[in-house]
Amino acid sequence: MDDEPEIIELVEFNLKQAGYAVTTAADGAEALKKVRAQKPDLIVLDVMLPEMDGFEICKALRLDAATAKVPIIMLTAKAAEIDRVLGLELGADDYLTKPFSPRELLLRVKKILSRSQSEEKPKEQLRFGDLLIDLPRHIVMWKNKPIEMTATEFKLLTILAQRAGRVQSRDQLLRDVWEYDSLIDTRTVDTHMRRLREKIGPAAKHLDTVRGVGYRFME
Amino acid sequence: MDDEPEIIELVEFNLKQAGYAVTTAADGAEALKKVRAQKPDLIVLDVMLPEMDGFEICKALRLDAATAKVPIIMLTAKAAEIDRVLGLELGADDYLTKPFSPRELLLRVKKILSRSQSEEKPKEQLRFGDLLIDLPRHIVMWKNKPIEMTATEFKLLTILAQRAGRVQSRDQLLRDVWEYDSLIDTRTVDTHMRRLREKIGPAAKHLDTVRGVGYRFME
DNA sequence: CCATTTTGTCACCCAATCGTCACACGGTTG
DNA sequence: CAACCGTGTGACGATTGGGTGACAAAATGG
Repeated sequence: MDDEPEIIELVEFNLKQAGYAVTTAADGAEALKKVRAQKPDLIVLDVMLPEMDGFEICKALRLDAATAKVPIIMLTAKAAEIDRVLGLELGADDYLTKPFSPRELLLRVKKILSRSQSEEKPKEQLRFGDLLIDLPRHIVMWKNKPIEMTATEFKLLTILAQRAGRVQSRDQLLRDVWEYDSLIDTRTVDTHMRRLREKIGPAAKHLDTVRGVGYRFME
Repeated sequence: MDDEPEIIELVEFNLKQAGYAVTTAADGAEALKKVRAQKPDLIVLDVMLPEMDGFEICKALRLDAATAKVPIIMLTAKAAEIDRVLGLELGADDYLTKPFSPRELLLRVKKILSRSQSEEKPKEQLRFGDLLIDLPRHIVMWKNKPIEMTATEFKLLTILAQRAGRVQSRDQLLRDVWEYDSLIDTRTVDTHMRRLREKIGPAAKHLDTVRGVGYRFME
């Protein structure tokens, strides 16, 4: 969101080139509305805007619990503003002074995004309806009843469940479950899938075979 | 403590705003002195300092028993230094790369402090049915009858019981019970598990073997 | 210094688990 | 419809992982 069309376009073009989904807004009111509606991963905000300026918007975003945690990169003209921008009052996450290079913009964006992503820890439990997979306990439950299975079966199920919805080829499964560039026959995967299906009984409905491609865990 | 007045002020201002009591130091020697005198809950330490650099200070703090356990957040300019900072050699608790936003700083501070506070003092007694493990007395009881066991067995049992439910691999157990990156054969764990099981008799039902993974204490 | 306890390693054994194969089955293709 | 391909299935031999007993080194304690 920005008041100068050129800058807005510059930012939009470069971020899209880099593979990010971008939405733009022409003024503060529109920006606030769109942020609330779309919950973006990151906001690039120019200080200079018609009506409400960037500072106002920033404050408003921080006050609303729904948007308080969305990272903000401020575009500012004056180095003198930096302290205020990054300070508590505004609480932006980073800033760029104009003029800035696209490379710089991308660097900041990347850094911020990787930062907030790396803070999520991998889940310890996976739940799909009546099926519960507890990784640290190494236990699988169906309707609160434990299901016995071997270490390999457990790992196979875990890998599939962690990538629920996505098909995994036999080769991928061999790499990820068996872990070495396996000398193992891909048909071995079939056998383990069979044993897994037998053991988890009714929960086997989650385990799809995708003919000619591989296997998939469906929620 | 920091060499750039702006950064020092930025950190100080924001932490005070957030309600923390802050003391600053201009160089390494002053920092060390103040830390020893005031025993702070947390240290924010810049790598770039006059005289002694942040790495030196960090090491010095870790070596002194009085300050070894104070959490440290390092401010560093280079991502390349991160490994070293967080690694064994220095043992910082977290880091921030410049430029960072105050919001980010506060997040880290909050996280570290809540960690060390909520780190409820490890329980002095663990009870599972008829089994009682008394840490400070170094005694294990089964139905109020003491069970003799060696130091290693006691520690093994303790570690497993403190993580009841969670599977511990042999390697983990070696690290946590034997404490050094052990030159010890992982099968040694088996032998100690056997001896432990023999001694605690009926309570051995708590000690599960998870084939291909490790051992687990079940409640 | 010696006796005793504790500890780490090893070799052996058995059952659980694994990888492979041959065959069966069902859908697809020509 | 027949040949083919990919997957399910049952069986089997090979491998592995962990329990166990024995033993020697190391630590402890008098």
